[in-house]
Amino acid sequence: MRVTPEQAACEVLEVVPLVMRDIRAEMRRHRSCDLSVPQFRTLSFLDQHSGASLSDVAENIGLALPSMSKLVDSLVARKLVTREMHAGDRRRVTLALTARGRASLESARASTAAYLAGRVATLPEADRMVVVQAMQALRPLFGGEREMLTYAGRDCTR
Amino acid sequence: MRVTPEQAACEVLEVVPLVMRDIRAEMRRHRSCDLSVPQFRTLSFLDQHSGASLSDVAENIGLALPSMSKLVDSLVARKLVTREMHAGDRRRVTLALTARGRASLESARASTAAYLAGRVATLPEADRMVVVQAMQALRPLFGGEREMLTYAGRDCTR
DNA sequence: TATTGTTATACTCTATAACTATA
DNA sequence: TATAGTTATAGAGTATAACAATA
Repeated sequence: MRVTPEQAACEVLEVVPLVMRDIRAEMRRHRSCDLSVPQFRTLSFLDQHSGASLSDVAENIGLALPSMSKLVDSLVARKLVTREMHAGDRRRVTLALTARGRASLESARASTAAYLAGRVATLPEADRMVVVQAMQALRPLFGGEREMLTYAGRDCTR
Repeated sequence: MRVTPEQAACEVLEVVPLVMRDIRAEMRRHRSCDLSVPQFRTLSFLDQHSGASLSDVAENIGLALPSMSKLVDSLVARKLVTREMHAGDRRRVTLALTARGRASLESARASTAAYLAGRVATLPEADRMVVVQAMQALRPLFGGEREMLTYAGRDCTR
């Protein structure tokens, strides 16, 4: 069977939003940690890149600067992230997780992954294998290079 | 190689948001058709289920009724969708695409798919195959069944 | 002047609660 | 009373434009 790029694109365009909505709904359901997907991704990035600037985070999460500024505002207000002046370049901002931020991140990561794992567990192992391969193939195409640095070698099960 | 559900879940949790953000950004870039992802999915659903009620659409897109009501408002205001009283049960609403809605949908579908296809085209064909298989495996896990249950045996085109 | 970030403003997305109209 | 939708309200996500501070 031959698969054209167009066919693959259509499949992705149909299925990815479905999965995404499910992930969001599950995160919302978990009022305890109460993180949106962009918030989660921001914490996750800061976990790997402690001390990053606002621009760094915005670039890697894929938000415009003002959007990221607001998002960080809310994380700072909730004491999940610290925002300090950069020593040396006072235009810059230095962002890092608080202990509480790290705990929220871990909690959200664990519960969302567990939820997804529950879904995925109903698949035969061959299909799970295919899913993993597909994700690894797609990652570098969609901003993954930026995050490849970020996530290479991470143990998700921790 | 053995793939646990947890590993697969972690991959999905990392990669799907990346792909999603890219899809959204591309749709936003196309000011011509100017459809958000939920708007696009709503039009797409109505294309396949002309005459559906608000509840049908909300259930299948995964929105609460008021959210869908507002979303449909905007589509009606833009003359992409018609909203009429259901003959027989006047509480119900009957939704359908206008010619213009169908055109917008096709335009958005084509340009987004073309964009994605461009990305995916850089993959070797074996990887594209894997992507398609993965999407087909994931679809029924994430809301894909709902459509089947809801609409099985019902003639929505009437 | 260029860079970093914030404020102002304006959408869309999304939920819950309260309401209306119909059955 | 139960169902289908809408309105009211609120908060998050997101963008662009205008601004301030620093380099």
